[in-house]
Amino acid sequence: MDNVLTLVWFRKDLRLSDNPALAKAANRGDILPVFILDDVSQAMVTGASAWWLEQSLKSLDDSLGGALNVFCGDPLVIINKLCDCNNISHVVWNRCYEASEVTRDKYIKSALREGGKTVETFNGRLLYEPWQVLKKDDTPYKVFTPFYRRGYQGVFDQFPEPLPIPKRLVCVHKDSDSIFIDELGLTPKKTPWFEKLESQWSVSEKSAHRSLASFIDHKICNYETDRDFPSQDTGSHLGPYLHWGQISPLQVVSQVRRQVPFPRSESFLRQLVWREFSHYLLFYFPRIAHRNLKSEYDCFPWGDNPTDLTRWQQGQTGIPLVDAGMRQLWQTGTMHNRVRMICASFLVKNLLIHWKHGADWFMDCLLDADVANNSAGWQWVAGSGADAAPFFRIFNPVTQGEKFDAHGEYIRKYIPELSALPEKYICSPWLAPASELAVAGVELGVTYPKPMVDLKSSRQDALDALKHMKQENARTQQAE
DNA sequence: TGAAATGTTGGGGCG
DNA sequence: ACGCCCCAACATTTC
Repeated sequence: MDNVLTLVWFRKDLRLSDNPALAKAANRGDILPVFILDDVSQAMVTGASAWWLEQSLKSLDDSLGGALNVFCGDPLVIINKLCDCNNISHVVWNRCYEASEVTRDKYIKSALREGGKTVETFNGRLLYEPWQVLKKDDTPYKVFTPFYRRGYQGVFDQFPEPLPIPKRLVCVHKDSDSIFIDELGLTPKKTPWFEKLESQWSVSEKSAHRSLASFIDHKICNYETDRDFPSQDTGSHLGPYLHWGQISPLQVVSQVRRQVPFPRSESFLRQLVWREFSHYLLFYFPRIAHRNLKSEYDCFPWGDNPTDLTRWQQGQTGIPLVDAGMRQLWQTGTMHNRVRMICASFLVKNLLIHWKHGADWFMDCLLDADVANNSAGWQWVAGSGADAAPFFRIFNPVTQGEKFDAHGEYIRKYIPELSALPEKYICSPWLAPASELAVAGVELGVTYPKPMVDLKSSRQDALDALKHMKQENARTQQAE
């Protein structure tokens, strides 16, 4: 067999197994593995996510025997130079789907081809690519359920088997211009925050598979019923691994269907399809990252009160369940899914702050920060998305706490200053008699804030704002 | 993948 | 036994 050197451009597919681009290259001969931090990717890695990326790169570099070439700059210039210096005519990568990535990749692909290179790109990130799932009239789905039925429900056993790690994987010597991963400046300072993350997460392809295995062994069977209770650790923790591609969705599906009889696995796999749907929406409607998908929400009177925003970010709203969620986010780089909805609802509806501010904060703090999932999630809560929750569904964080954190375990864990309160008042300390507060060592406004808004009246304000928005829209429509 | 307001029903206490 | 009221438990409607 000929041995032809191929350049593999790694992006959000930082793994060796089930990596179609890598498999193709390895099949042709030796490989030159490359990671490039460019303007497009840099704009998308902030905060916690940058820390994860740095760990991912180190782990990938290890798996490649230290051969990963790392650069910072313009990918076209760098790839061209690498091709020239190493006499490479073949470049491969796995596709990304965010608008700026698509634009960049299209440009680079055509430029490389004009320069006489062969470029091949693959799907290593989604079960189906966006253009593979369309309605009968060839337009994209905007509603989850029909999307789910069309391509996924009941046919999880029809996806192909994921690719193994290439049997022969030989990297050429490292390019002399390659910099060290640390030099990318992803985590400029060794802060206590990063150290905290380090103690909680192991970032590698192996760890991703360990997480999946443990989830399948212990949690997936009761996922549907348990997943709503934030005090229990019922999640798969696969979010950040999926984002950076330490594991592929195809590998998840394959492993799940091998070990879990179908009806039991449905509710989890459905979540994986929400991830697909988010990527799909972002591909067809790139504006969801920044603007309301439903334009009638453009005149919703959302504000950006910086003081309120800060209190929300810091978990000092005085509403225990919201504060617990926001503190979990800050301390762990993740937040329980139901609590995400509750915290988001509180910001957008009770505080009337634009979802974009919440989305930005989540992008900064979440280890699984992902533009597709994040913007789809926020627009879902805000009511402005494609298949969104109606705006008038306003979560009551007290009721939600009583339903899903009945003993207050989750709240106590993240708000130690309330931990001695009896469960009757843990979700609403402002209703506790002074004597109970005193016994628990709580002084409202001192040891823990008073609620920054009244839940009942702020809810009414939100509904009034919605009414206002509808009137505005009716008026402009009439004017047209 | 809500919550509150409003409507309906039915059991039990009571005169 | 009967009507009446109260109210909890659901059900329906509305935002």
